[in-house]
Amino acid sequence: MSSSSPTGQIASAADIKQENGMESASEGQEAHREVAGGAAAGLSPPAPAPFPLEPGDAAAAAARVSGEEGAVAAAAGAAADQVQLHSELLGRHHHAAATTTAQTPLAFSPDHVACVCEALQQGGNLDRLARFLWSLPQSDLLRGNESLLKARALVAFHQGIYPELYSILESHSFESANHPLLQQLWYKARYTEAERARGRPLGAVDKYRLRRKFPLPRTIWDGEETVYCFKEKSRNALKELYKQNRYPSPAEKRHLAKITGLSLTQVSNWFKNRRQRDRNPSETQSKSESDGNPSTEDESSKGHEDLSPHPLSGSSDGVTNLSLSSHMEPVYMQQIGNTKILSSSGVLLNGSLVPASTSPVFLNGNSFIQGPNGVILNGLNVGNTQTVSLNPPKLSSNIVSNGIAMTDILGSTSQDVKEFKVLQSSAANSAATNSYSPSAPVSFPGLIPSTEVKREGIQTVASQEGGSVVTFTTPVQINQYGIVQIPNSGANGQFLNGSIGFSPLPLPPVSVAASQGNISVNSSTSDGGTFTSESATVQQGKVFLSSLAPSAVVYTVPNSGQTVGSVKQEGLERSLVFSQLMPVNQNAQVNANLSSENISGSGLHPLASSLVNVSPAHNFSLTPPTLLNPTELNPDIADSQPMSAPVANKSTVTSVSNTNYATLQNCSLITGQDLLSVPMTQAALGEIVPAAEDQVGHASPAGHQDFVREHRLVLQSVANIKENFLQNSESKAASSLMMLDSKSKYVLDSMVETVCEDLETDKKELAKLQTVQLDEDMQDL
DNA sequence: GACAATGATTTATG
DNA sequence: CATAAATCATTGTC
Repeated sequence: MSSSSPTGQIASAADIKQENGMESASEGQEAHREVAGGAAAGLSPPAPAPFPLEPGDAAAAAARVSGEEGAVAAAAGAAADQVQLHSELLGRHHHAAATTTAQTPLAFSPDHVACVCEALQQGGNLDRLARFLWSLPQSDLLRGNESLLKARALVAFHQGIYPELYSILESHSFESANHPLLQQLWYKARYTEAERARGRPLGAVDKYRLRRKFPLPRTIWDGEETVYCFKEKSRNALKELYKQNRYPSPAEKRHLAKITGLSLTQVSNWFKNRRQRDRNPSETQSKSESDGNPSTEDESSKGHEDLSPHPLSGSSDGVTNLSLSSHMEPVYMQQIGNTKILSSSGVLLNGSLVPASTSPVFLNGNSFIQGPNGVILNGLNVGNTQTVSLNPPKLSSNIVSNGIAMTDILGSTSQDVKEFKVLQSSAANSAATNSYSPSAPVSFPGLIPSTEVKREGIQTVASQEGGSVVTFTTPVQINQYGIVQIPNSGANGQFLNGSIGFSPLPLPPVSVAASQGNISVNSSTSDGGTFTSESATVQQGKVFLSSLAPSAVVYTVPNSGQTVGSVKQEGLERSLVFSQLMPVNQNAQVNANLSSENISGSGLHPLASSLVNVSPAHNFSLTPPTLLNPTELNPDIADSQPMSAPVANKSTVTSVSNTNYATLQNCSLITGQDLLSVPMTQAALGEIVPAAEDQVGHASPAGHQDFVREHRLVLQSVANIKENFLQNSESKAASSLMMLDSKSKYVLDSMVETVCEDLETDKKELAKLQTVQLDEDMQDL
């Protein structure tokens, strides 16, 4: 499986101009198609012309940036007004201007220059942009200015000075937000050069070969490998679900789209094609399928009677037994809502297929967080009473949970559902030994395949104050669909106080350490279980925790012992399933031991880090785990917005476990208008913020990046944290995730607000820019 | 350039 | 509107 730079999904040249506009071809398929049509649009390198600097340009542009009426008027006025404008601007931004003017005659601060560049780019006025750039002094201050570099690249492309374009693109590592545009420039320049040299238009194959010949420099490419335009991990995610269900429900498709970063259409097309090609092995596709995809090959050659269209969407409490393959381990599938429980040969970790033998921890399609002494699963802190040690190559045993996911226990060799006992645990007995262990692995052992969760020393599973405990002695696996697999778990389990407990069993006769762990699953109170028929069920000896994804969420009112409600989220995807959509940065993993104060002070500065793990350096006395009612988290949502109500904005998940961690997931999806400042007045779990799925789900490189998005992504760079959970190169996980200790909850709150403010500012600025640009355009006309 | 693999599209059907 | 089937277009390999 070779890799390549994202040669696909490159917007056409015609879109380059549009790139600066407002609309975006968000649909991956459109972008994909544009590859074909891209050349047709052609690039007409504009006639480069020496432009005498118009005195008013800079001022006008700056005025546009400033967006103030007076400034606009001044800019529109005569050159004499420039003096006033300059002084006005300088006075307004004296801090920046002061440093600037001290060294150079630069009239504007680098920020201003950047804004002017952006404004001119947005307006598509490359001639004017060229003049503006030409007028700028050779200032060191502007040397590393990305907006300026981008503008220079655009102008170089515009003027057909391709060597300079290449030089610019290769000399500076651009933000991912700028990648799509710059990638187009790169390719289009190559096309144009080749066309000129060849003297005839290029065909699609010619362009493709040029793309391969001139791969994108890493400065404008995140390095994420794609094959046939899809990232491998996305394809793995598709395959994984396909193995389970060839006919995913719309909700599942949306979920998958989010996970993979593909559009819903792409997901549907993929399943469509996959089914078709499975049906018609004669088309030579089955061969490759068998050859190249061992994880799914079996299905292709086996009968699919059992997989005939039987959409599971919306089905409730449906139990389906699937026998996908005579060779395969029988698959037992249970679906409640849209959550399926089954035993499969592999699990999916953040979109990456992981062999079952490694038993990775998978959190409902999303990131998995593991702290030094516990596991956070979709906002739930798990396993505070256990010590987690990392032994990568060994037999794995992973703690799995889905925040509110449903759990099923399966035998590894049969569909037999193991017997469990539902017991009532006494709150008094639930004296958890929650010693926070700072010395525990901080490098997210659970995020690594083949990790081992070892129980060390702690024999008694105790939850604090009614906290639920899941004890298991055998590997537990879970995938993104809320599947919990406990192979070889052939023994009794206990249902403790609304939670699940599996009594310790003789460890498998494996030399590996016992995979026994405790999962403090829920924060039920002493009242007992908090499961409802929808959120959790105990059926036929099977224990189901609450269903999580993608349709239902259960909130538990602390100390009430009752489930507040299961919330259907059909159509909204406001589940606790969140996926990383757009890898923004490298796969670096940063573990920072910071105090809350540090976090607060720095405002989560580790922009380049993929993951920020803030672990407290002290012990915590755990308070009872608590799941917050949406009302408690955000009365507005709970009161005025039924969870099922369509809300068009972005999803932000803030999960705060009461115990030690607060997790803020998908920070990249935070926007100014939609950002929810979560009052962390108490430990909370799984806050859900309305999501605008369509806007966040498309990370296609060809996705149109308009100015708005650009700004947004700049902000995302602060919060969009990508996590590489898997250490092997093949399984890369991308996730936006943060971990904070409980003390950071307020920090988190303030941080969110800060981001919100920034975004608000950004939006205002953008609005100004757009407004002024409009005026400018009108004036030009 | 041939050919296979794969994603996307079109058309027909229920 | 979802699906199947046929088909097209691009991507990837040789």
